[in-house]
Amino acid sequence: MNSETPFTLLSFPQAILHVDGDAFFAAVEQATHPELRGRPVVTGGERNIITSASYEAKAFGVRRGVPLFKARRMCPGLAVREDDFETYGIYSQRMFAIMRRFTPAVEEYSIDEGFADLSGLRRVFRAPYEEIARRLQAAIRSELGLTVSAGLSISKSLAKLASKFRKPAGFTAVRGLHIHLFLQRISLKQVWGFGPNTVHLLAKHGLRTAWDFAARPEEFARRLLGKVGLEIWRELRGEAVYPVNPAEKTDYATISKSRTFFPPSADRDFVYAELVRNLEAAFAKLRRHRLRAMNLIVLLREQDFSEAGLQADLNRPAAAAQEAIPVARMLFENIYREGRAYRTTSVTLGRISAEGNLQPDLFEDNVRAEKVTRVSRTVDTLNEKLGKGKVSFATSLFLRQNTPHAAPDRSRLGIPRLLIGV
DNA sequence: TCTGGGGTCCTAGGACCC
DNA sequence: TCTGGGGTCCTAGGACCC
Repeated sequence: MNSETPFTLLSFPQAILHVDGDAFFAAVEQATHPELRGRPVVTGGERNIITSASYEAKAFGVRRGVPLFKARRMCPGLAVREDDFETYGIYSQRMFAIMRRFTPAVEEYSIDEGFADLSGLRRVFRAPYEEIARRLQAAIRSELGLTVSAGLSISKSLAKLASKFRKPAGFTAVRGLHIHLFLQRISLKQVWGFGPNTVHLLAKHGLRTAWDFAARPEEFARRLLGKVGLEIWRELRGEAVYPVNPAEKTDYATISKSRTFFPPSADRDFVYAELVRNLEAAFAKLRRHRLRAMNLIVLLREQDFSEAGLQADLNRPAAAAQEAIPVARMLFENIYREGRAYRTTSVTLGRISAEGNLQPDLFEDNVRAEKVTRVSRTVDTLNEKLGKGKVSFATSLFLRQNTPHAAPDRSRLGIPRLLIGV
């Protein structure tokens, strides 16, 4: 490949489809509540943050990031729904099931986005790739009652840009020969993997569009942006560097829990209690997935957003917060600075492995660890029955008895949050 | 997006070894 | 004890994504 005639003459040497839910959370609310159809709807509202806005609401300028009270002013008659991640997850699974009827090569990229590798299916469906993609898109609309936008091209990066090109309910196909025409209309900040820092750096070199970047020599991409930059450069030029990965995601490299409280606090006991609360929540999630962790990172963020963290290994793979408490305490004491006001604590569990069997009870410590884990499981069961966070350590119980700050409502512990860019 | 929560991957540099 | 060169492993931190 050189930059004069860079592209394959085949229209689709491989065919990768990207499917992207339109205002997914709000659309699910409209699909499950007929009275909301055609009306402006937002989801979220916790801490005044909007997580998703329907296209009817977007018409009024309401979108993610707009404070709720402002949104209500901008858009009279706005319907506000609390996030219902369970239902969104069910619709997500239905969407992927429909995609899998066309090919097993489906990657669940996030709750509302996925890739499908359609390569080689023209003969099976006796139809061009564009037609197969449109059928898939239509099946989702008619069976789920919500729309997705779709992009078809020859690499994942191009397919993702294509699906965003026309929204909602749009379809865009980018053939190899048309890549340069397409990328000339795409700004750098839209490119998957280019964040503000990279865009800024490239702008200093006079680059503005995705094509400006893709048309530079390979060496330019590699020198300036390293491995990832080179991969993106290739993807944009139509080389499928990233494969569609249908492996289902069950494993975690890390599990973390963090929470921001308001107002910021310089109360040592309060901040520590917040930390323990996160520790409990992180281990509960770990147990839910039948995993153990051997590494712990503690991070504190101050009022001015500066942060400090430390990490340490545990003696053995642990599934119970009790086993990690002494280490957490030690890390906390090394980070915490008297007189500083903190706004967030965060716990990350790492070096995660499957639960499996520990070495049979050769060591007294293992016996104790197993007992502690059993106790935690009992607590999990109780919390399932009584509601999240009803049973917890005395340390974090402090949060409920002695609340120096007006705790926000969702301090009712461990309410899962998930935000999706729209 | 004046800043919420949960993730992944890459890289530079230090420690340690031969 | 100093000097060279090269390899591996680990860690902290940056950047990005939804």
